[in-house]
Amino acid sequence: MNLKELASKLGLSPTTVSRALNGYPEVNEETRARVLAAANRHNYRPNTRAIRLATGRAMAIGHVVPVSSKHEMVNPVFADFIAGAGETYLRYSYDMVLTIAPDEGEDRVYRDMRSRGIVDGVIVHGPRQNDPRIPLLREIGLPFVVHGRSTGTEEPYSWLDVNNRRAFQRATEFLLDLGHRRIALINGLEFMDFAIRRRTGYLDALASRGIGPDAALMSSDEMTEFNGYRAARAMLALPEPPSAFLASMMISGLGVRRAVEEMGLRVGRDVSIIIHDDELSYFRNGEDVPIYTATRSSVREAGRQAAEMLIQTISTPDEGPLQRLLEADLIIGQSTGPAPRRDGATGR
Amino acid sequence: MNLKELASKLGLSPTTVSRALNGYPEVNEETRARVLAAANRHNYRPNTRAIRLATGRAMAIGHVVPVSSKHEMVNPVFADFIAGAGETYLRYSYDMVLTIAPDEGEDRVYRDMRSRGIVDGVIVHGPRQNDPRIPLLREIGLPFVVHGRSTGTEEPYSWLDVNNRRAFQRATEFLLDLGHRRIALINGLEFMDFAIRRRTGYLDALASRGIGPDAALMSSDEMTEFNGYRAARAMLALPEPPSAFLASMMISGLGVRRAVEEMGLRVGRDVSIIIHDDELSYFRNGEDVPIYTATRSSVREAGRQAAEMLIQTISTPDEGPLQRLLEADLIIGQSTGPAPRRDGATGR
DNA sequence: CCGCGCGTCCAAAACGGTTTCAATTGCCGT
DNA sequence: ACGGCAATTGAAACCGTTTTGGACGCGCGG
Repeated sequence: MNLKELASKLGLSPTTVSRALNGYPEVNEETRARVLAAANRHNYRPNTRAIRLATGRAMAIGHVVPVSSKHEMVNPVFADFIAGAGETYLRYSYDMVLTIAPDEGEDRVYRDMRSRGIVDGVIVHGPRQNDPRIPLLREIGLPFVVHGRSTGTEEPYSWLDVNNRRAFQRATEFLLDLGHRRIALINGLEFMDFAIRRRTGYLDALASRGIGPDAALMSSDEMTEFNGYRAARAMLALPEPPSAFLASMMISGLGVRRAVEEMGLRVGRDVSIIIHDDELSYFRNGEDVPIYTATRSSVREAGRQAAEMLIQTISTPDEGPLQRLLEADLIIGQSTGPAPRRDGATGR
Repeated sequence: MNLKELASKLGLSPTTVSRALNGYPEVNEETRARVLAAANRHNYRPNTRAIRLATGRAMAIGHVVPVSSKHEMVNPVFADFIAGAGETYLRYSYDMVLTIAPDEGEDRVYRDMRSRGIVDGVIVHGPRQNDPRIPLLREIGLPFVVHGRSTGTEEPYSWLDVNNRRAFQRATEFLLDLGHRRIALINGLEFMDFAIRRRTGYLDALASRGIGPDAALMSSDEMTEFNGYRAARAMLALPEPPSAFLASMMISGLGVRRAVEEMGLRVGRDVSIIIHDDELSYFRNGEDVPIYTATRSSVREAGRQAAEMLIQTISTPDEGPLQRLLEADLIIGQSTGPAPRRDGATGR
């Protein structure tokens, strides 16, 4: 059932039927009702391909992820973000098109998307320092919203981010207040912008108490369970091991825990752990009582909001860029406690 | 730059240019070369919206996931499967459109996809017993490939699955051979087809050694770290605790490990664990030496292959359904060992 | 009574490709 | 010289919508 058929069944022109369905004011309310009823009865669905050609809009948003997992992309965070964004698209009846980009030619992918007219805008995932995608997208004129920010990019652009610096600063201060002095950071790859910001927050907090950075207590890698385990294991074997860990992700935190317990130490008593909790659906931080003390911010909610921002950017292209900074909560769980007494150092 | 402009620039008709670009045989090779060169020079990209309308094909595959995470969908397995499928789409230049379906009206989503002509086929994720989506899709005539199978569905349909029954049967036998007699199963939700099959394999292996099912040793829930932890914890507190666990997913396995170590027991010595390893990019099972003994099958590869099967189904609609059963490897890691001696029971 | 604006509706032209059908040319065999 | 056929090209229809530019009738003010 297409528009023409429906129209002739009603004894109307396609024009009028189209207008009636799309809520244009110049059609008689009575005819509109008739049209609506008929459309419903024959359950007419306009052909999206035709709409897209006629209107020039794709009614779709693109998400591009690099093939190789080295880019922190094919990960649970991404899945939950997508789920959140998808909820928004559902409400606004946009489609989401996901593209895997070959590692080298990522810019070709964006250019093609633009010229083939497949999407109206894109979400930029996993921004890095001076991310080249931002000037590129601006140049080709494809609307976008960045999930995160890109340090070093001068021109303003639309983004939605968590205040990573502040979150990690607060977490570090919390540990310092508990008397910890040797605090380790298990970070993500530090060409990723969020990882840079988290490290900055961590270092700032230490510095404000007169503690300098110690490279041996800072690791930076893909945030897998295994890498968390390995890094923690190595640090715990140091002559002066850390009494507390800051892990950039729930999953690394699991690895840290494994290392701690494997050495016969007890989490929350001998060693404290704070994680960043993205509230991933598959990694709930306990039920009512949180297992880990954590900086918490729902990435699914971030997905919802980023998608909304993008849709708004698309519909009002002349407005300036939209920017939104979410604050993370610091929630207290069972994985932290006062620093254990050690020779020369006392808890306060 | 569109076709008409390019054609007039070349002094040719749109027809010929179109044919030249699409490799039709009836165009002079010399002109084809000219056209190709010009297209390249002006980097002409045909407008996808127009192609889709003209050809009636969407050149896109749909993946539908329910909103609520209760359905085992927004999970790392899904993310990796998608990544694999996306690689295939890239090669065949298909697009992937991801749709979040509201919990109630999932069938409306499929019907709409069909009548709006947005995709040429869909991958069915997370099939259950007698999954209603299979007859639905057949009815509306939308090509599909199921990732997994649906017990109870009579008519043949296309699917790609791992031999879950066999995998869990072998894993259970392996534990039995090590002398374990109290073996626990930490399964996924048992309305999911894969979970049913895994339990069957587990029970078959036990039965073949004359061991009956013990409900206290079988749990079935969403496969999160916390649920794995909770179930294992409860089982280890039984008067006759299990000496071995079979976990349906890497993540549950992490929870089991946490419970085991929290009770002061040692994995691989006091308690054995076998997991199912989907080779998730974010949960590598160790580097060279696997941490967990595991039944292993790459879900990313499954995604690649399922996508290929679907594309083939679409291009040759009259062929019968395609079916492919992948076998899982049983790999030996550090998490299993002979059953510890206990009163009355001896390892063999 | 005329002209004008308003409320409704429609025919036809986009949108940017593909595909059908027909036309032109040159060559071959007879 | 001519019919036939292959090779190459093009004009126009088509895909299913939206949108532009009227058309028509009616009531109303002048």
